[in-house]
Amino acid sequence: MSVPPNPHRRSEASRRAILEAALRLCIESGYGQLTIEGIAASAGVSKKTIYRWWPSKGAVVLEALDDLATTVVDYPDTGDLVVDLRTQLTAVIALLSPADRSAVVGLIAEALQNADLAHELRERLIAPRIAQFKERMRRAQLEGQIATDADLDIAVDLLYGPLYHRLVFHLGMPDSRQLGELIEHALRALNTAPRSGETSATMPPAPHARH
Amino acid sequence: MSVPPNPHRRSEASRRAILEAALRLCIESGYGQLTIEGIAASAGVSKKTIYRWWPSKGAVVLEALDDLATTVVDYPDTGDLVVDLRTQLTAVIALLSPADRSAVVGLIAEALQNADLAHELRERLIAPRIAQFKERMRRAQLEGQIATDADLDIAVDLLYGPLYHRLVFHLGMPDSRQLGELIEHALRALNTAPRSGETSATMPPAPHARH
Amino acid sequence: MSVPPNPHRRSEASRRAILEAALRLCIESGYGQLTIEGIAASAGVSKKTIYRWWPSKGAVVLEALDDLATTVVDYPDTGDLVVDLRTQLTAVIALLSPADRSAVVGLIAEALQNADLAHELRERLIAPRIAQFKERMRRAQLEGQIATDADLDIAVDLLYGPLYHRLVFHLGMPDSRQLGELIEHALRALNTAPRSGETSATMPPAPHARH
Amino acid sequence: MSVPPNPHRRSEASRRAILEAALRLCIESGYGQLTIEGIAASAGVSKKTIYRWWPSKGAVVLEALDDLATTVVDYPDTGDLVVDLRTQLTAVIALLSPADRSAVVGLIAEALQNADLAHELRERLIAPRIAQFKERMRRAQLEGQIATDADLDIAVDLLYGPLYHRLVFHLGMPDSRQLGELIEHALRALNTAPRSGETSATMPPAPHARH
DNA sequence: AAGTAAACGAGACGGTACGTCGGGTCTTTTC
DNA sequence: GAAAAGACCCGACGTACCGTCTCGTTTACTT
Repeated sequence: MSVPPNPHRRSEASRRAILEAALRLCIESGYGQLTIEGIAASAGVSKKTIYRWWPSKGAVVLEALDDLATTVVDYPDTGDLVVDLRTQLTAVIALLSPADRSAVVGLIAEALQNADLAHELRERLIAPRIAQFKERMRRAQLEGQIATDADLDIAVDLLYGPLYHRLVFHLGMPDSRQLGELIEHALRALNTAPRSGETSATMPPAPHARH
Repeated sequence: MSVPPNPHRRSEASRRAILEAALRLCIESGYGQLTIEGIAASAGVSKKTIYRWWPSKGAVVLEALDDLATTVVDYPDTGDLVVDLRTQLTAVIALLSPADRSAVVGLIAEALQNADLAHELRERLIAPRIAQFKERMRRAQLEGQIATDADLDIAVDLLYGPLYHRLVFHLGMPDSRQLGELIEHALRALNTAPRSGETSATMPPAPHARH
Repeated sequence: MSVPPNPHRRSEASRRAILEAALRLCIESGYGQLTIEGIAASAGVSKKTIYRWWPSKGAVVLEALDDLATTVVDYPDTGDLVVDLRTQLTAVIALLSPADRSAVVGLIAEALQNADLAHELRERLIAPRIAQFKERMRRAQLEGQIATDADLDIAVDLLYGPLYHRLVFHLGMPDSRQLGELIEHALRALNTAPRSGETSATMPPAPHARH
Repeated sequence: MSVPPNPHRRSEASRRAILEAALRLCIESGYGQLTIEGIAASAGVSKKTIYRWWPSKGAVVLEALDDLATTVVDYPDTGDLVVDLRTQLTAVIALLSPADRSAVVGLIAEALQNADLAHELRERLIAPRIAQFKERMRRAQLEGQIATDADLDIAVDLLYGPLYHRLVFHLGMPDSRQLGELIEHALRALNTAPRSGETSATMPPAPHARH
């Protein structure tokens, strides 16, 4: 239907102004107060220009975050996996706090109701980071820090899942001690997994509990 | 200034009509399309009546879900913990699917941006279910199915966390096999936890060193 | 349909409180800001009680004014017609000023759009005063101050009309000098009218104007 | 704060549709039933567009009437003043009848409670017509039909005043005979006025003393 | 004096319209 | 030909009063 505009003629200045305004307003007043009108006014840009290049305010914020993130370094690798996980999880927690000012949380909220945005969010921001995480875990496997056959998808679930459960229900982000225990539990679960083939559909032996 | 209305005079018929209309519309068109005007029209009720008793459309949906849930039974207890967890987690997954039609997901999205609603959501819907879950787990401890000193808060994190991480980033809900592995890993992590006092800040025993 | 309430059981205290509140609010904030809800709240009375006895807020204000007016004396009669007219017209002007605070002006505004109220207004407030005016004029005729065959309906038009023309278009109420000239012109018109029978459809001789 | 909109960009089509809808609805159902929402719906226009250009529904109707009136001709001048006055007064009466359907009456009612609207009404609709009337009277003075020193402000009072007194109290508009007598009385009052300097503060000459 | 029917205060209710906000589209003008 | 400026239609917002309608609670007339 609508012919996509020619990207060659795009004004880089406008693009930057829009992304910066979006982030600034988001931090100042929270994602919920963010409006296309507000971004346009604050960036000295016409609403049309925003609509020409982005499908929604979520897409603008996503791109703004993506721009920030491209400059971000790789997953930390000090050689000590526990330390690196703790560093990285702490960084994620920082991005999600405080919930009512965090651009990422706003994006998550909108993505929950907007499948297109969710797709973009996953592909551009999340998937690359999950890949980095798995790479780091694979290095840990090579170095014998975790089992070579540990299921890395489950590692993602166990390590990152708790943050989002706590986020969506405002259960409070884990403090340092809780974070340590989470990491410990997750790694132990990965390391004590039965060898492939011997999957027990029911229960692993409870090593200590009986009598 | 604004006096809270007198609950004795409240019309139960209107209350019911509103909650039913809210749920119906939510299922029909998705939480994102839900409006106070739409609920009022569909319930044959004036907007004022909704605003008189609820602070936001999220609060209406929350109460509607709460009403549904009060009739809901306890946490399943067949005696087999793994079976019960699987049953319960499957039920939760059903409540969250499909994401763009689920009232719960809509509520979560709004709660992410609305602290008051988040508070209500946690206290009225989530906390009671977490308590039920912990009770079930405690019974399992008494019956020797899991370690008596297993940390039940971490159990919540490990078992429920993954669902919400997958939900918010549209990573796909776990299928039956994945669910089994998640439960297995979580329980193993809880059962292999070091005895209190012997917390190792660094690493669980290497998997191969187990026997 | 609706049975009219029994006036014997009517609460005089409520009636008074309502009328006083109506007048007070009208003076404080203007007729335009007046609401049934406001009157009820201010009078410490239920809305139902107002609706039981009056059909509209205009009717309330009308009765309030009527109550005031019953205590008012007759048309002035000092023996000097011009003085009395000036006194009376000045009083009317006072009742209509300032336009945005005057209860009478508010009533007039509402009556313009509400035929029932207009009828009540005319019958209860205006007609009696017109009758008093005509009585006074008839006495003046008997005393030879104005022509015995002067048309008193036209006297009403000429003396009171100008006030309302000026009122509705905010042309400014006549000051003392203008008032004197208006009275003079009106009386002269009445006194110089051709005797009955000699009505000239066109023009009276212009006594002075020619050359 | 609120920047006035740029008139150059204004949509003439919307303006016309709004004014026409306003007049149409006013005639169909009366000014009292007129609402901004109704005008917007009937004109196929957004409420915002109305609020952007007019401060109140009265202002819309006023402009609609003004638009009509700009095409209206001058005060009639057949050479016979009495005929012309009768023609003009009859036209005014037509504009004010029936009171509950007349846009002008609705406007008057609102202007009584809204000083801004009253100001606009006077300046844009009434003052020009009063000026035209005075011009016609001045021509009559030049032609010797009325006294050269007749007070034209008082002429306005005597000729137009009665209509509005009768209007606001629903006393009934003058019929043809009454109209003739009013005109006759008014002209006689103007023509018999004492010469400047000989103002009698008290009484006009008694009628019988005339010749 | 007790019984009872009404008018009463309180205020919730279904409505209608208010005036505002932001979304997304469109046109006009400028660079 | 992209961009700024911003008017436009649209739909929902949350509020204010409307006039109606229960609720208990006085109040004042029966009996």
